[in-house]
Order: sequence, then C-alpha cells, then structure tokens
Amino acid sequence: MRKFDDSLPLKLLKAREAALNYFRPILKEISLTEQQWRIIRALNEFGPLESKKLAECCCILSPSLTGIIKRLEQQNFIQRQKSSDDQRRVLLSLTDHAQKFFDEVSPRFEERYSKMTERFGEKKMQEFKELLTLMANVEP
Amino acid sequence: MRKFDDSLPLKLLKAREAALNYFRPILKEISLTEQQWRIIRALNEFGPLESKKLAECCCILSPSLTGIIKRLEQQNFIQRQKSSDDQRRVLLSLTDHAQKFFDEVSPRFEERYSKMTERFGEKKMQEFKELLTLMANVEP
DNA sequence: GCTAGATATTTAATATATTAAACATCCACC
DNA sequence: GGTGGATGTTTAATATATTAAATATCTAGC
Repeated sequence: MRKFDDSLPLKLLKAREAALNYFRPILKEISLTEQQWRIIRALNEFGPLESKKLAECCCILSPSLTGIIKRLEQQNFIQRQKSSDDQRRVLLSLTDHAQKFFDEVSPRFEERYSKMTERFGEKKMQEFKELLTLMANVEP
Repeated sequence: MRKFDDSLPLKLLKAREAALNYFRPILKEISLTEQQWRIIRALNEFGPLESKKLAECCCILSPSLTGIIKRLEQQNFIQRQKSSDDQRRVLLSLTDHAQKFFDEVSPRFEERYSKMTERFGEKKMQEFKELLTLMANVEP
C-alpha cells in the first residue's frame, strides 16, 4: 500500500512549512500573523474589497475573516464601510497607516522571496508554480 | 512588484485545499478531522511511537498533538503508555478498534487518491512530488 | 407591495495552530 | 550524590479553521 510519507496533502503541508520559514522571522518582528499579512497584501493590491471577495482571494473562510478583520480594525490597519448599493456587503480597505506600514516592510519580504527563489532555482520555481496552479484547479 | 497571486505560500495553500477536497467527503462521513486521520495513518505505519516523533512526522506541533491525542483517546482510537527507559516520554499506539477501522476505510482513501492522480496525470504527479520534496528540504 | 428563496455577514461551538511558560525527568559534571 | 542545564510533555493564552445556524438584506415573482 501507499506509504505514509507519499501523501500529496502532507507533502504540500511540509513544503509550505519550509517556504513559510523564510518569512516567519519578519512576521514575528512586525507582530503580524501569516493570515493578517495575507489580508493586508490583498487589500493593498485589490483596493477596497468586499468581505466575500477578500475571503476568496486569501483562501480564508468568512467566519475566520470576521475575527481577523475585527483585530486588524482594532489595530488601525483596516477600515470598513457598508456598501451603498447592497447593505449586506461590507467594504474593507487599508488605513493610511497600514498603507505606509506596508510600503515600509514589503521590501523585506521581497528580499527573502528572492533569496528563496534563488536557492530553489529560478527555473525550477517556475515549473513548480505551474504545477501548483494546475493542482489548484483540478476538480474533485 | 510581485503580484499578490504570485506567492508561493498562497499557491501551496490553494493546491492543498484542492487536493483535500478529494478526501473531505470521506472524512466527514467517518467523523474524523484531517489531523486525526493523519495521526492514525502514521501510527498504523510506524507502530508505537513517542509523542515527539509522531508530532514531527505528522507536521503537528506538540501542544496541538496533546489535544488531538486526548480526543482520540476518549474515542478509543489511541492508547498511551509511559516509556519504561525514559519516564518523560509517552508511547502512543492504535487500539485494536482503530486498527480494524483503519483497515476498513483506508481503501476508500486509496481509491480517491488514485482518481486524483489519474486526473492530474501520473507523470506530472511524479514531478510534482519531487519538487515538493525539494522545497520541503530547502534551508531558510 | 408582499413574500419565498437567495445571498452576505456574523455568531456559536468545537478543533487546531502558535508562542511562551510550567512541569517532570534525565544527564553530565563537580 | 547533589545540582544545573537539557529534553519531553503539558498548560495557558490567543488566533485561526471548520461546520452549522442565526441575521440582515436583496431579488424575483406573484
């Protein structure tokens, strides 16, 4: 039978752990969780966004997002406003403070990212990402 | 600057979500979490194992493991005994009930795994796993 | 204009992740 | 043979994951 270590989900988990180890020291220094940073990066790029879209693109379920947003709001990183055309929706965006913060620290992440890519091999990284995208789009 | 979606950790997360979607229906039916099933699979293969080794091979931190084991013990899936030569260590193993249960349901997981491999392409899966192993072993 | 069903968000309950600290045991060394 | 540091496990505190259910709002159709 197939061996324990020959499990795709486990391999994906271990690879992700290894990749995250490049960034955990920075996250710790700036006192943000991995998820919080993901949210901030998404809002930086996609501007004001509805909660649902944000959850989708960050791969975070809505109930988790509610708590994450609440805490980021308390720390003055995120502001919210109700959508004018649909009162159910909530629009989320970065505060000026968060925007400034992002601009300051993102180069440090980029530097680590480059280091990781370099060590792994640029070409291999390219193939790797393509396979990951394929897997992300397989239908169960 | 590098785009939001061009993030290796995010891609790994999304690929893992897609892979897990093959197995979530089974997990739900048998009322086990992904982590609980991982623990059971590991104990099935590596026999009685110390808590620390189990945590390592399952990629679960010790404090998480404590809770998972406690719940699996309450459900009569796992039994524990102190190591005779080092009283700090705890040896964990499957109960007979768990062993029987594992033998019964594992074929269903294997079947889904084959389906996933088939859809993704066997050769591509092979390359994919090799790259994942490489990434899991890069040093930060 | 009202109502049934659909959609967006939140709440609730339980399980796991993460970090730091407590606790127990071991081991090397004096 | 007692002691300080190292190691294995658990506890504590906070954050996130997961599923189901509650809320609020919208929309189509009558």
